[in-house]
Amino acid sequence: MPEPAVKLRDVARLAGVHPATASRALNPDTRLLVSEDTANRVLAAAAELGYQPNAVARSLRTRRSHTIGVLIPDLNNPLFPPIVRGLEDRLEADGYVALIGNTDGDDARERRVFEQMRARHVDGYVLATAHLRNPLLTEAIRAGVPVVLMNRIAEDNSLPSVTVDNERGVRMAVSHLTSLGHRDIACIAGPQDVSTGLARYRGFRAGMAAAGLEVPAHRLAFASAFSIEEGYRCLRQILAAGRPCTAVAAGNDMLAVGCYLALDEAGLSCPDEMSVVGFNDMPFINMLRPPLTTLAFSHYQVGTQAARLLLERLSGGAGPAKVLYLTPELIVRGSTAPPARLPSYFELKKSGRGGP
Amino acid sequence: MPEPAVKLRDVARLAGVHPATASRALNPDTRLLVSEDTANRVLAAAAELGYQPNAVARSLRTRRSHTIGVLIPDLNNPLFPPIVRGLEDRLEADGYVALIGNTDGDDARERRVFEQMRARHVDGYVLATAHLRNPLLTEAIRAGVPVVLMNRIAEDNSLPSVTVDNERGVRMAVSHLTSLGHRDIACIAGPQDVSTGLARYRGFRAGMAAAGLEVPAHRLAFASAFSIEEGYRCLRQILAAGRPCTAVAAGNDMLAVGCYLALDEAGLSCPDEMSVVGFNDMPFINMLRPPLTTLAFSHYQVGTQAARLLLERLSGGAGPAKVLYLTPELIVRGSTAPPARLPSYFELKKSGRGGP
DNA sequence: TTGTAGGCGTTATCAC
DNA sequence: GTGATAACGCCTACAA
Repeated sequence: MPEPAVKLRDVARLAGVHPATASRALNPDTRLLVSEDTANRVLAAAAELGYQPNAVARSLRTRRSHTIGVLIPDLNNPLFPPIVRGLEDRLEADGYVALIGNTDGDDARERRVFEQMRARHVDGYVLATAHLRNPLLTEAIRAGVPVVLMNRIAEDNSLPSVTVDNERGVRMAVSHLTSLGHRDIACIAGPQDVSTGLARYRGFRAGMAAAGLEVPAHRLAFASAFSIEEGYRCLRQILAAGRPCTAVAAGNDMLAVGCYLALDEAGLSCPDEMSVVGFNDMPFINMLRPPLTTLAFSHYQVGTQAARLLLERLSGGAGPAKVLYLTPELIVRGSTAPPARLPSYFELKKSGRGGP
Repeated sequence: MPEPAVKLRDVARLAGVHPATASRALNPDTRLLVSEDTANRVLAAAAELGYQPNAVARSLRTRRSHTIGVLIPDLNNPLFPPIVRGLEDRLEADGYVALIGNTDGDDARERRVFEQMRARHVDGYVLATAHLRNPLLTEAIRAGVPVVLMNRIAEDNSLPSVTVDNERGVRMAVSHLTSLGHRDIACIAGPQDVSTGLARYRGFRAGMAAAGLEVPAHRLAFASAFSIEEGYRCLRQILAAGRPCTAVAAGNDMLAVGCYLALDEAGLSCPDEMSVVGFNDMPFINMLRPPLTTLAFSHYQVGTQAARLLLERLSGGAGPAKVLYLTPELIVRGSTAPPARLPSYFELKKSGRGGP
């Protein structure tokens, strides 16, 4: 036998006032419209009855759902849980809740989830999935719903966004490798239609150029997704070219993990025969053998800052879109070392003595 | 300039019918009340205008929010993302969305999140946090809101639940270890106030008893949480007792990872000097060195089944609570091996020749 | 088969 | 400062 919920009416009756007055007393913004005495009576009555405002009715009236739609590629990517936690924790502080939608990188699914959220009248969106050109963006904006980008930026910086300084991060990675003595450095770049993939690739080229090093095509591979499988495929491809390299900069940690698999398969040891550097400092990546050298930043903070930017918009903040860049930090672990003096895998292979 | 949303009224006008008729035509359950011809006209009009029913208004009227509250300890625990994905995917198929709340094992926070969800009129709860005795349970039930337990069971099996067969799993683990030749097996048990921790500990005792082995107190430690830190602390404690053991069964993979750290610190190699077995087969646990032997089950399926159980209740299904046990599968990887013939760490230590 | 009317619980806009 | 009233968008007896 479910207990009947207590409503505003009941509180008002107990306090001996009209529901409208009770509403005013209960709402922080309008409390000053009501005499302190009445306000206290109402508050007391509400407390006594354990009154909880009906958020649904309130939403219908105020046209604000206090709900945010969050689109991410896949919660299973360890990068996202901490980001989502940051987002939720910050939103909660302002009475908002997040609706999480996974798109699996599938446009159709993304659209479905987006519509689903629109039907639920979310007050804003946080998108971690945006391709550089994404119809959803223009659509949301046309509907007057605030949008913040996370881990992504818009081509023209027209949207509030939070991201790590990807370009700078990869330059740091390259500089780390060159200072160890590496000159033949391969690159596994992420998808070039998302800003992260693009910026990191640009950082790689810039870092190499600054060191006066070439980037021959056979040391370059483009992953079609930030996945372990693609990392594996790409490094295999580079190894198959049969030209020597002593280090590889991966577009993110998942790709780097794929590199580990390819190296295992090829019988190459990391870091002795091949250094690997990733990006993101994903949870648990420090537990691998060898622990991965990578670029760290506060994932949690990406979430909290994105929430902050959105809340700013929701409370009427206008003005040009802010684009926040977090500073990456190079975490040197066991996957990078000076290049071996020994004849490299590739030379052994040429002389027919080794390799798979 | 936000576009005005299109409402039922607009669809009705375009189709030349009354809003009530349009409502009936649009709602699958009532479509048969309307002539096929009108229904088609309405559907066409809705499509043309891109009509999306206002979920908020609908909720207020029908008193169903099509929203489910999901309480988990922490999304950062890699066990949960796949479970949550399963849950969300299954719920989505029936038009429900999940509100995820992290409790961080904190009762006050759990209550806050729970109330927050109640205010939003969630239609049901899925709890992965429930302690054996939890006031929230009785409260939700009294309010007439369906509850399903996930990865947990109620003391008296009074609530629908989905869980892996924990006891059986640990018995399998122990049997694996004994068949390798281990006899001196330590146990790091999880918290005993959650069903998971309790059932696995029971499984351990049952497995040992079946093998005719003793469980001396110095080979037993109770973790206060399923965390890496606690796993580390507990194995240190067991090692400090200075009595030989050749294998350890950890209450879950996080605890097992903590064991890895303690072993590293003690200069003990796994599996040569100490076998370790976990529970859960968490994502990425197979990438550790050595890859962890553990008990696997489909996390995703825990989510989908919990969703199924809840949806059953929501659509009026009554009857006794179903308790679903998934079958665990032992995944033998590199962290377990026969006990070394060599003098063990402990003996070396006693004779003063080794150890940290 | 379709139209009418009322209400879900709250808040905004009037009066007083 | 407080009360009355209407409306948010939809659904559903009930009437026709």
